Amino acid sequence: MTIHLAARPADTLIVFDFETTGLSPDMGDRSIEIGAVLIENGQITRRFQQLMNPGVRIPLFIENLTGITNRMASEARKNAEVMQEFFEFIDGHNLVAHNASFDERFLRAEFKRIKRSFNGGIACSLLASRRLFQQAPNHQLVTLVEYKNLPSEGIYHRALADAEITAHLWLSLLEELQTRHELAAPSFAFMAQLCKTPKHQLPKLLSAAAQV
DNA sequence: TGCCAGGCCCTCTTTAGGGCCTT
Repeated sequence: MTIHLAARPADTLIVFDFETTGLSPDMGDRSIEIGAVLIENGQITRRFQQLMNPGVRIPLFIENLTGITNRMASEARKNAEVMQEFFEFIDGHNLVAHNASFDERFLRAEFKRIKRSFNGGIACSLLASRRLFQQAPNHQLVTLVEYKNLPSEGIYHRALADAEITAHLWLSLLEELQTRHELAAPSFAFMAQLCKTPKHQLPKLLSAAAQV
């Protein structure tokens, strides 16, 4: 698989999270909230959060899960307008999400509707956590907050809150590589490679990187 | 109203099945 990396500093990226009406854009599900943070030099320097009005009904299960009601969505701006703003917020940066394959499907589906496309790299904090935090009870975001004592307001299933937690998780993963595996400032390209490296090949990847 | 997907990853595997994750 070819990874197309955006022309940005390796330590500068955007962590994002969608709240949606369900699990599959191919089945008609839509985004109802986008949250994102920009990480620069190990710090969150910008934040983005917007509710969206997708024009479809939000299931009761999702209302209860997220606290985002049909009334809230109906009073929000249309998806197209918000997603155009988010496209501009991304501004060519590489992206990170927890279980990124899920958020990437919604990102591409929403961008396709406004005739935009994302050509940067997307890395996954879930896949990286499974490799670097193998002793964690599981790799749900809520579990990893407790396992790694990550900063959290105790809010879950809201886009900005989950994006901020994922950002702290990502920084924790980078710290793990730097302290335990003695890698100097792992690049985004290295993290993307780590995400797709089979577990049994991890020691080889890490030892090779440590010698660079 | 109720339901839906898909990629990863392990194993009792690879001509497969099922749990984990995301909403």
